[in-house]
Amino acid sequence: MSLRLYNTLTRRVEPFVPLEPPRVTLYTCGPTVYNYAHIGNFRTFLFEDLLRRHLEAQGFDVLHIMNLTDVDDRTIKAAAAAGVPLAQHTEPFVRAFFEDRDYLRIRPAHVYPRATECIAPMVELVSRLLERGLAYRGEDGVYFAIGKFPTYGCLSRVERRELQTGARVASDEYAKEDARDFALWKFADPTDEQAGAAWDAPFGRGRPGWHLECSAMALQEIRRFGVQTLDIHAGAVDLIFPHHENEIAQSEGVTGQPFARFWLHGEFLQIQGTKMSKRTGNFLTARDLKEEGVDPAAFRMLVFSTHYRQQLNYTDEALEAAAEGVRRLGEFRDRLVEAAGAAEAARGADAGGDGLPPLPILPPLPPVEELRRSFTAAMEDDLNAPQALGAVFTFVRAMNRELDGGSLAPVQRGAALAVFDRVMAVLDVLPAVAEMDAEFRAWVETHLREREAARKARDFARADALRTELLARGVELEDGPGGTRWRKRRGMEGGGL
RNA sequence: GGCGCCGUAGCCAAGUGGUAAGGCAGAGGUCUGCAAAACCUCUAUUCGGCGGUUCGAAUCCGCCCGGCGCCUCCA
Repeated sequence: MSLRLYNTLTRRVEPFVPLEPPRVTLYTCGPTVYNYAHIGNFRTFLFEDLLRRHLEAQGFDVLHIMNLTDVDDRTIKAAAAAGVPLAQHTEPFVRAFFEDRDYLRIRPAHVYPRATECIAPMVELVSRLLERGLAYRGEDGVYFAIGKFPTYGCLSRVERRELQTGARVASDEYAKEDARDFALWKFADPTDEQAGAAWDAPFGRGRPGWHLECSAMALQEIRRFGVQTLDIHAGAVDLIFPHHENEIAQSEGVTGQPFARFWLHGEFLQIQGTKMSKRTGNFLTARDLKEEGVDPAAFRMLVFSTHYRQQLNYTDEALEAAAEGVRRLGEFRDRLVEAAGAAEAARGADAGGDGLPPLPILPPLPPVEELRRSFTAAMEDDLNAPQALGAVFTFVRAMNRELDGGSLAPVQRGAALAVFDRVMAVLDVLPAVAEMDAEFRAWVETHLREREAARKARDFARADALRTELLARGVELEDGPGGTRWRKRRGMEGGGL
């Protein structure tokens, strides 16, 4: 069994084999930095994060490229309206994007090419297309002539596209030879100049069209390997047409090679059953979640609970359910660590490390072997994360049962922890550690000692009062045979007494 | 009008020809001073509806009902 992925190009699930194993070149369409990215954007980025992590867990050597669109109609308009240079407007949103990415535990791409820093390769691409007769100069820009590119439409399968009757045939398209042609380069207008969004080019001063940057940057980044074909190009479904279709035309028009071998598209996230819309206020940003104290692991869990090719309806109830699952996993791991000996297994240790499981003195536990097998099988089946999660929870219940029985040998517990951590390295859905200062910690310890004394004296009223007081500050207790364990609930302030 | 997706328990959600994973919520129980956590048991004779194909269908086909997306710069 090996990885199989749904390829939009063929509309089939196919075995994934990179061009030159173990290297995988992965290009994912990044954000347009005109505003804060919303949770729909992040659903897509999370799906890509899962893909990346799974590939790496399988031993692939991934080069992950994600572009930043820092020049387009919206960024220019906003910069011009604010009377500031383009870069000054976009920079805060770039920083915000990286912060949100880190908050959601999305692994950074290896490179983040920015459109404004890749003008030269874009100009080069347009020149080549003009030379080949695939592009032409119009009145307001350079256009790609799709009529000259016979395979146009192969990705979206809308060959000989019929324009919707009476719609979208805007009056400003007079400059095109064919209404379906798309802009490669837009000649500079006063607004562009004002925002500093204009560059000289042999075919006329202007700025790149949206689709151009992805082709130029992707080809530029993989040139180091001497190839002109990406292994995987991913994005959300709305990009299939026209964005990715146009990228194919631009790139293959120049290279004559397939632009990408696998095209992966994630479905939309919806809120309250409908598409997010800024107009109706029906949208959320990652920062909104952060401000509400949402554990990033809960959001990841929510996202991975639905297959990436299914629409996901975001609701508060679903997020709470996901948060409960996350809590359960964290609880389980804490138990396992305690049982396995806390020293070498502190939270956050590199879960992908090797050397485990150690000497098989005892036969491997069936649940451990089962998780190893079923998790991988689920993920290899077109990243079936919901099914993989099912395998994880089945493992958790079985292992909790073993832990309750108390008859596990240390080596078995270590093996269980190793496998569990390996799985978590892919999903990364363990609860965030609640932040608290030393003062708070001391306050908790004092109360715990006091409660312990009260319990010894069988003054349960006093003990329960202390427990209530602790709970009010988000501290939950668990009395066990080995003493009282406590845990800080996330999202409740844990300092400044 | 064209292309496409979806409808599985109170909620979320896998499963796409062989007799319904998993999570959340709920009920009862074990453990506990009481809790909490964990575990055990229970909770869809049934997969939007109606037909058809088949030894066998949630899974394939047809029709209908309901929801959603894309169709030029929106992840």
